[in-house]
Amino acid sequence: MERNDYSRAMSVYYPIPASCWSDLGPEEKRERLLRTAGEVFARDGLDAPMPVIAAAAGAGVGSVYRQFASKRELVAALVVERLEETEAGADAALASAAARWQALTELLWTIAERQASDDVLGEAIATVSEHPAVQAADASTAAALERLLAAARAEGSLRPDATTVDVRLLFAATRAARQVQEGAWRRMLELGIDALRARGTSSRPPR
Amino acid sequence: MERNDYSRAMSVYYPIPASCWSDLGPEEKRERLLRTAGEVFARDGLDAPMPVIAAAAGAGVGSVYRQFASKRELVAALVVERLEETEAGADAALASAAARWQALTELLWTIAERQASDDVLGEAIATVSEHPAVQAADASTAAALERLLAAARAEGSLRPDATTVDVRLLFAATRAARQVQEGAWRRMLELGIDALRARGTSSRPPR
DNA sequence: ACAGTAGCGGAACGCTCATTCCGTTGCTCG
DNA sequence: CGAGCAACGGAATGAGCGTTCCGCTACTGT
Repeated sequence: MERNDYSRAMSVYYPIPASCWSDLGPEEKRERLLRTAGEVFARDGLDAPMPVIAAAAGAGVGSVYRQFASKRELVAALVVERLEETEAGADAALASAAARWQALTELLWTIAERQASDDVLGEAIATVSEHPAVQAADASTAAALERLLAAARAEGSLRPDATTVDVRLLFAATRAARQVQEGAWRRMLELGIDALRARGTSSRPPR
Repeated sequence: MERNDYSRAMSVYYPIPASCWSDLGPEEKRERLLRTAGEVFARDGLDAPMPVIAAAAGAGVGSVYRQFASKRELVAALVVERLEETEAGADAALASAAARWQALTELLWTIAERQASDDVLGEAIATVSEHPAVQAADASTAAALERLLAAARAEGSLRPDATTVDVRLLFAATRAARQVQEGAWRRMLELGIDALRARGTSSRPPR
């Protein structure tokens, strides 16, 4: 009966922004948009319509498009932000006093935990992987991870043939685990970390 | 300049069905549709428009809807088919003369290989997981897998706490691996099988 | 106080589907 | 041979969504 406005999607409760959109500075607008978009995407998936995101941020679509040229740009910005957080985490882990292996596993748990509650990277990263800014952030993040891995390898705690690709695989896997069962990402991560730990044997494809 | 027909999507080459659609029996129609849909989905993703699937099968949309009430039903039928193949594979593995562990790993490699080249289950299963027929097939498949796992456990080659959920996780993981890197599913599977092998230690979440 | 303007929000546009509908085709039976 | 019917295929319909556009608001500077 309801006509095609976004009332259904909007009917779910979103904390209404306290301050009026137009009272914000340019940087604040961008940040609010990014944060809100992250929440909406996490809740409704990447398909969430722009008008819903705009409304959740207390703005009109026009205002959103004044900050981001397209939905794709918005998603890319979000992805870059998350990648940078990951990179910062990797740097911090490397700088920490703890054993490399422990710093590494703690980082993995932290990131996976965050992914589990607020996953944008999941579908998003595939959508915008061509985007220059994303590729740059991605490369930079990989480099930071590699430094951490190298340290753990040197320590002898990491499986010698482990690479940053394995870490990405692990994140992809924990993400995918959500489709199998709520909370299964924990088990997945346990198994994955287990597999990354230094040890003698390695399975090979049969034949 | 081309107007909005499906010419772009259809321009990619699809082997044109040799026999005329109307010459087929009802069962053949269904099978052809299922097979074609699988190919198209594998190539273009689950978003492939119904008219494209219809054309690839050498039929009109109307004829497709005469076999499957909706796209959802078509996808569900496809998923059920794949699940049944998996189940058959598990049964065969259990019946084989080989050691349980080897039969299990070979099954895993076989299924993952197939997934890699022709993945429908990936996004599809999430879309139709509510579908009764899918749930039934899914439960049945899980049971068959569990029988195989039990045998491997009894043999002592499987990590004692491994369950069918772990196997699903592994499939979800190899599927997700594709997003990380072409061919990375092999590495993922190696790591996963490694993690499932019987052994003493197990990692725990820190703190 | 007032013309000028930067920024706002959301209606309207154009496009892509899933799904429906119906004129057409070709076979069957009387 | 012709009416009746089952199945066909693809045009037409309806809905959702990204993006654009424009009338309106609320300041700014003179």
